[in-house]
Amino acid sequence: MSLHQVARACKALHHTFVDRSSARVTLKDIARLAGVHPATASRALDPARGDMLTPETRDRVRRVAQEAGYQVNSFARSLRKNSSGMVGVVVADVANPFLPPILRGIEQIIRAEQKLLLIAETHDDGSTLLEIIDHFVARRVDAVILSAAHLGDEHAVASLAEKIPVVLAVRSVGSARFPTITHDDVLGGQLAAEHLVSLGHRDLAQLRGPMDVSSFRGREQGFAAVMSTTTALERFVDQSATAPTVEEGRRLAKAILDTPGRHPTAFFAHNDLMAVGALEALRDRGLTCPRDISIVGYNDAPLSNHVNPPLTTVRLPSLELGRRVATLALAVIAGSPTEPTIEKLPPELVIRQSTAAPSHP
Amino acid sequence: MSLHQVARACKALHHTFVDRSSARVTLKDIARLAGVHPATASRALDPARGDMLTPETRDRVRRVAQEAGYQVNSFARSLRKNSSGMVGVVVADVANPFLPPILRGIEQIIRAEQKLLLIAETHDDGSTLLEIIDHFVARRVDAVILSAAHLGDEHAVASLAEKIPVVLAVRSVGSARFPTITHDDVLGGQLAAEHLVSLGHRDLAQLRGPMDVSSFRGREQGFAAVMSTTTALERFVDQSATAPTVEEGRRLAKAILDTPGRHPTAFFAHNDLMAVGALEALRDRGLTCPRDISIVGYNDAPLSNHVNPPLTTVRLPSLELGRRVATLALAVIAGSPTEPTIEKLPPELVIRQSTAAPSHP
DNA sequence: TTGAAAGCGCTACCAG
DNA sequence: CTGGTAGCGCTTTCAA
Repeated sequence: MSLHQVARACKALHHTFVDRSSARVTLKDIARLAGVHPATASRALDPARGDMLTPETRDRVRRVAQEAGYQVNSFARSLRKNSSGMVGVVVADVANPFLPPILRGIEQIIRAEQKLLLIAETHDDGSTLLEIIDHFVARRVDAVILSAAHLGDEHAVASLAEKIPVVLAVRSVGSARFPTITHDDVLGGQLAAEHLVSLGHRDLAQLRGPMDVSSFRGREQGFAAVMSTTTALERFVDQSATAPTVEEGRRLAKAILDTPGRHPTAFFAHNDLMAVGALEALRDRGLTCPRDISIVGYNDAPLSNHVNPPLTTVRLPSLELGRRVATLALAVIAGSPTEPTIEKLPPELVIRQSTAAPSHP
Repeated sequence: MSLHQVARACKALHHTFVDRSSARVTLKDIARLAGVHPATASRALDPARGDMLTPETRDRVRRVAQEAGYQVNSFARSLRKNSSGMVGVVVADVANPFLPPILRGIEQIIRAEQKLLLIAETHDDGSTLLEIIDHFVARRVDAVILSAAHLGDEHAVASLAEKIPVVLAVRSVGSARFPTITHDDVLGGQLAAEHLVSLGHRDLAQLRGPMDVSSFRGREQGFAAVMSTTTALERFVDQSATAPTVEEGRRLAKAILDTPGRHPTAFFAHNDLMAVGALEALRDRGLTCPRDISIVGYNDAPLSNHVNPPLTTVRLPSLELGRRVATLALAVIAGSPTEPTIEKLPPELVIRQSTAAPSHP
């Protein structure tokens, strides 16, 4: 096979090769085609200022632009207006099943405003967060929705907030210095505790998520608050999960079950994945849920009603949270007076089959 | 309370109010501070061209920039370079549990290149796809990774590909006109069928996902291909799911179970959520899995090993797919010869407890 | 109502 | 190796 033939074969293979170097249609082109000045064309194409023109001119320009397939060059526009039309969202972990409804809520609102979403993931790593913030600042996003804050991040957030409007979602930084919308995790923890106590449990333990995250901290406190007002006893557990995963839930539960003496009759896992891990730990020891130990999860994750047994859990209004936080972000962008307050959305207890009265009271 | 007092109260409330209007440091500022021409400063700050300068000048500029907290204005840079440094990802549905590993894989590669990810969701709606494409084109993303294609979208993709490099992920458009990386769904369907047949099943049915999506179509064909080479019989089912959800799986399974006569002894659900729906349908009729009916799922979704019974399923190398597809996108951006081929990643059968030999052979 | 001109901040090119 | 110059495509004064 000659070189020539090879070349031909290659070319045939690449029959979809396209030349993308063709210059695109610019505003000037449209102006020329419509016989007006670029400035006029610009006005005609801006819905907000289209009525400064003769309807006639305006429509002509628009028609021409339409036919020519004109699209603004967003770089030029952004450079001029110094605003990108993008909203940055920072999450800890896309794989966390409680995120999608939040993202969807945010997206619904943001897209309705013709803005675009820039999503980045920190993996709960502080230096990654800093990097992402840098990127967002460099790209001049109109606002940042931050749902990956840790309790120590106040300083980083403050320095970001100097440059870009910031709204905190899901997790607060502790103080109420920034506009924040979270779930009411203290209430969530209370709900879980009250449910278990009213079932008759007197010896309970928490499987705690990372304690440097406000949402887990809130759950812990709500739960503990109820404990302290009843005759029930919360087991002292000195560990908490490094990440809210199945593995960590299993590890924590195992540690408790390995402790000599009677084990608690109920667990409050700080999320459903950890609850599932606890379920595994029980099974490993031949224990049954809820007969031997009751378990309450958190989040009402997608398949939590299909695990064995279906999980009693705390359901969060995440879609609503996403919508509100996006709306708030838009308000902040628009420069409306932003009171730096924390708004808390109430969760709801969903009782299924992983909780029951203790069998050895 | 006087107006004045109100104003003061308000001000106190807004103590975190910040003035973000302060002009930012520009390249010109840095140049002046370092006593060089802006063009020189530009070179000094570009790692690729930094060695055109005296190390001395370069370092001085860099130090000044560092101290002044200089950040390039990405609009200006993009306008000049006509490239945004962003990669757009189009997905059907962020909530789909098989997506996170793919997104993570993509992100790993893309972030290593200092590019940013723009993520948008179609909800499997054609006009939304068009809108998103428009946005991406307007924003001049460097490339688009499209994992939400339908079998009819060839035209839309082609017109996008004229303007921006496109890489197809997960779902092909049918033909191999574009560089594409998918899972090998035909093989996946085969694996499921062979497993069931070797267990002794002779009367099987598929719970099909949307048939205008290549990945479901592939599963169907792989499964059917095995059926036709054995004595096993595939039930004719004229419906397929409108979306691969628990509800649709339940509906489809119910329709089959409602058909008079003996029911099949095994289902192949086109994904795990549908398999869980089928599980519900069985339970509704007092049937047990796998005793009465075996079920194979698809995807190995997060909690599928924790449902009751744990699901036999097909596991996909999604992280790897994400990484490859991102690498491919980068190659296409770099203008490397892109053979428009389909690459298929092999899945793996995971046998758990939702499948067993039929009890009434 | 429309046109002219300026400039957003950066980089590519050409001279020196 | 460095400086000057021009211009990316758009919007926004200001004048007419």
